[in-house]
Amino acid sequence: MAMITRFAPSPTGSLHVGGARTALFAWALARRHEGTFILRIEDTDQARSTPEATRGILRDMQWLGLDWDAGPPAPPAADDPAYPQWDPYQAEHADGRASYFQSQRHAAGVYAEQIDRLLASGRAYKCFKTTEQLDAERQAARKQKRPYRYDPTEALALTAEQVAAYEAEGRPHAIRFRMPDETLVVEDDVLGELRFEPEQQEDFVIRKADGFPTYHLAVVVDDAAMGVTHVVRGQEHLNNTPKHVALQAALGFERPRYAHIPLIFNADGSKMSKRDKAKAARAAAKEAIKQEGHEAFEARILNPRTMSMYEADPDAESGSIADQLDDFLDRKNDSILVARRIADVLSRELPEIDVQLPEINVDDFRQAGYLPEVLCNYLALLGWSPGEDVERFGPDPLGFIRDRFDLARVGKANARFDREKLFRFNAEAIAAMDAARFRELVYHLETNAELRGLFDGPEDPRFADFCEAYQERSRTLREPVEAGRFFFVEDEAIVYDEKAVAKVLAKGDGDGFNVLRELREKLTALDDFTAEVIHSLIQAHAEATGRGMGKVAQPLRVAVTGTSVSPPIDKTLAILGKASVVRRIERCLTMEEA
RNA sequence: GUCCCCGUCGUCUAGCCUGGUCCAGGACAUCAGGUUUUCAUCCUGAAAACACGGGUUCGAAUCCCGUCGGGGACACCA
Repeated sequence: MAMITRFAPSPTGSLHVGGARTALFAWALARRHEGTFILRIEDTDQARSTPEATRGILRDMQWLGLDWDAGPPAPPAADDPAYPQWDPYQAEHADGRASYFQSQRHAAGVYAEQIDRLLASGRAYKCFKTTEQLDAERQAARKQKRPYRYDPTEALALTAEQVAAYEAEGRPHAIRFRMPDETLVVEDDVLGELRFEPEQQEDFVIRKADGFPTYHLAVVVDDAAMGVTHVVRGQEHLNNTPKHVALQAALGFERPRYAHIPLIFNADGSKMSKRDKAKAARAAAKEAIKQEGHEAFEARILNPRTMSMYEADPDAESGSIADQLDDFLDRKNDSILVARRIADVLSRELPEIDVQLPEINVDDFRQAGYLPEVLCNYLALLGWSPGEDVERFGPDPLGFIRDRFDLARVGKANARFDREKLFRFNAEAIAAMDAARFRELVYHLETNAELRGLFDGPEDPRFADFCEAYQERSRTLREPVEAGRFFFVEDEAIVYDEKAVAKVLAKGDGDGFNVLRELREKLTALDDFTAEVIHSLIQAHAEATGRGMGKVAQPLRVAVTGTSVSPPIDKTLAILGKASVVRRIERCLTMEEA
């Protein structure tokens, strides 16, 4: 049987490193077994899904090198002028049934069909309880400290006539699935045998009042329709598994194999998710309420004078802010805006609550100048190991993973994301890559836009010299631009670092300035302004004047760069060119009086 | 709170299934030296873990039980 895996993100934001790793594992599993890898967009949440997020996710997948055999069309290259307008939905099939967007599949009636079957067989029923009613029941249960479980008796007692009458009135309703009264056993490829007891299951919603299927129904229907044989997903879905296998059984679908992979956390231990931020903010709020009382706290949060940021946020959800805050504190929503608001208000008292911490997503690493293959290599190490102390997967990590990946070697414990290690791996990969590729990548990195105004292209000889100087000392593709900015600015615009000037030039009766004066003449007289010639000149001068190399190189470095850090001084001068070097030295010398 | 999952150096992990070869190996970080005109590299070395308590066994990181700790889920979100 051919293996079919899928990655099914919900387009409510950027692709997260945790999601990327799930995608990587699902991809690797399919590739390893010469199977099929599907990408499906789970956009049944009308309110939160956006086409921009979908486009971003597709782009991130593409950038990582995780190619999909079936799914939405690949977006155009990011620097293609068509990219910003490119609409993933427009480009999709006209035939909704063949679509890999759940919203389109829904429009084509794919889910309604299955829901009708469940209704007809009595495995599903209509429930007219409103969200408010359910919330009240939940709260009551919580007050009495007993666990809440949806009680189906009321809905089940409704006669066909009553249901018809309610519907005629236009009363909204959800459709719920009747969970079977039996223990469900699932053999998980990572965790082993899992047992789910019926007492802890409840009849869950499969169709929302807005007519859209819930995630549970859609996932089961689509996985079956697409022939998915192996579901690889995060452990946060573990408790959804009984729902899914019960649904599969009721619909007569074959049950796929499941592999629940461990979660990735931020290095400080906080989960990299909205929920975590919400949790932190909630804890902070609780603390504040304890101290100042609920009303005072609420008043501060809702203070209209300081609410502008909140209201200006385009993501602000509808509904009054006070209601949202209450819901938030009751753990009924995880609004990131509310969390942020709480953090802002409490920041002075509770600086450790850092809900502003940016989401750690794939896009951040691309923009920061990380290599996709390095990210894949590192991500694979979080929860999987090829064994034999192998950590660096060579020049083609994806190929390595494709050849070696095995669910049996996936760990069960959660992992923390270690930026330091990723950083180190990135540095090594940059050091090891060939010069032409380095030029190409640095030149075209989206965030290095300023380079493209300065040089004609990656093969511009001046740019090539610059890259040659920076490759071995760069750990990201951004570093050359950050560290080498002095190369591009006007000679008059060099900003001199006070500490560097004090330490290198002014110290020791201004001997650094002496060096500059001495060398200005010699450098001006130089015809062949190449690194080699400059090097021998400096060396000879150091020897002749009895100074160490540092005593000569550092003053020059400060004079031409403004700082005490640069590539080797001979190369630095050669790249800058004689005219610039002389001008900068002269300008620097005018500081001596000051 | 209820249910579920997990628990080897600070972090990621190898080893665990098939007990002895493990006074536990590797990597990142840390610390100490060294190379280098600065930076970034590079080299050498050090410190650093089987959560705890019971069992089983001649012998347990490895098997069993309990405790503690961490995490997840408990929505008409996915």
